[in-house]
Amino acid sequence: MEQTGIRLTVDAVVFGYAKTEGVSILLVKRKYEPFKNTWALPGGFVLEDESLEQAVTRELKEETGIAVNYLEQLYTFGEPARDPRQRIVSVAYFGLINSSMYKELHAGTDADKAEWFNITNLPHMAFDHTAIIQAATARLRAKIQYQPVGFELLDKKFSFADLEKLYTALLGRDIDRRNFRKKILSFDFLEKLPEVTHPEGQGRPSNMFRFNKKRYDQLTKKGFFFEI
Amino acid sequence: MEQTGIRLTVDAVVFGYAKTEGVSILLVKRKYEPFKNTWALPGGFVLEDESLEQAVTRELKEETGIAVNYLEQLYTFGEPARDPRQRIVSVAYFGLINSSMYKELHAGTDADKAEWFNITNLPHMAFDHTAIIQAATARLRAKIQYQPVGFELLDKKFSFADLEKLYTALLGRDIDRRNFRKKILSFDFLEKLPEVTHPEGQGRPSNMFRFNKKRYDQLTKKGFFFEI
DNA sequence: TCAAAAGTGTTTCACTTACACCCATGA
DNA sequence: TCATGGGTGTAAGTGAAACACTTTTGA
Repeated sequence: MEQTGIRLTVDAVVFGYAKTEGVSILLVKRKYEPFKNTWALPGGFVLEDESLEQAVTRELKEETGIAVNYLEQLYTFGEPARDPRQRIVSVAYFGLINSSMYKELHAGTDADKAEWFNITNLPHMAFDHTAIIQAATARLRAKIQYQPVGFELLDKKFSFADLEKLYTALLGRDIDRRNFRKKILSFDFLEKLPEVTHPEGQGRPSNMFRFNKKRYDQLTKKGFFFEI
Repeated sequence: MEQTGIRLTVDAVVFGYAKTEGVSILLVKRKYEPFKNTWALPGGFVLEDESLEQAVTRELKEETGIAVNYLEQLYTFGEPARDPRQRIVSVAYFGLINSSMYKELHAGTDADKAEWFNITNLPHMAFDHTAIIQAATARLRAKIQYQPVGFELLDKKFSFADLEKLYTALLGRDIDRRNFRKKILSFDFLEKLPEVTHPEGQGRPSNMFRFNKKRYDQLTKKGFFFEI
């Protein structure tokens, strides 16, 4: 009936997005055994006086320098053999950061330790982290269809083209531009920014929009249900 | 950086259903401090060589004598202050048992230790178990709309009236009998049992049906998506 | 024969889907 | 003026919702 050696960790699957590079996940290279020098999810042991969320946030900061702007619990992985040395149970979290922070890491100093990997091109990974990432990716794909999480991945100001590309990348299928715009606008939680357009390369400039979270929260309280 | 005293438990929110009594949750009365003699979710410490699922199953058997026929992980609760004595992180599970097993417990011998409580009439509970139950109830309500979990709560053979009552109870709103039947039958995973009807009290006997899980699994593989 | 519960179809409406051309800009 | 990408409306089809009477049994 006794329990002695189970130790508790948290791991974070943080998604980032850039137009040019698509959807990526933040990984760190392990410095210690087991799996020394193998890529792994950022994470670590939970301290005795901090909450699980605090632990994830702290570890992310320590290991990658990044602060997410969305975080939710994903799943707890606890198979006895998932760590070859000792019994470790890990509470996995699911995080999103917006496009501008994504860029910051790329310009950061820890680039040899933490790196972004496109979700279609992940390295071999430590522990059961491949399975954790699969679970997180499935969650993201599901979530984007019924919660406005996409906006967390974009910059504050974005064009419909940006949004459309993101959804195309996440859903893995094409979207009808007209229907998509019609639907999103009908929700009435996007603000069209006045006269702010955005030339880029070539072509007609696009209107910029902003996600109005307050408006969204009001709507959900009234029973509104977002769905792509 | 050290972690010493965090201990890991599992807790189970098991739902049962009976036509007469509605949706209930299985609780046990605690024998020891803290919260001695207070109602709590069945659960306990995870042993070092067992998986989390095994731990829940074992604890349920030990404390209530019951075996669930559906079990999934719900959420991990880990606020530092959730246990007044020590740091305990608990992985909560969500379980369903069918109507016949529900009756068994009522006829069992452990009735003073384990008991069913209607979800609309729960006692004061130990730890943060009220919050865990809230999360589980929300999950059940959501889940029943896009996964055929309702059948786990009913007997193997059931009538459309049973199914309809269950959904009415879970969703908390009335259902149009014709539309409901039309929709469920259109999924084509219910077997109409030959000539088996079921008089009860008064009124026209009803056809009995059975959930064909194999058929359902086939359909989901083909991309079918259940939705009420 | 009456009360109680089960079984059954059709119409309306809303939402989703499909689809092609013009507009604004930089090169 | 051309190439590039942004912006826009309508028609057809599909699925959801609303709705009331008949059937079968026990009392």
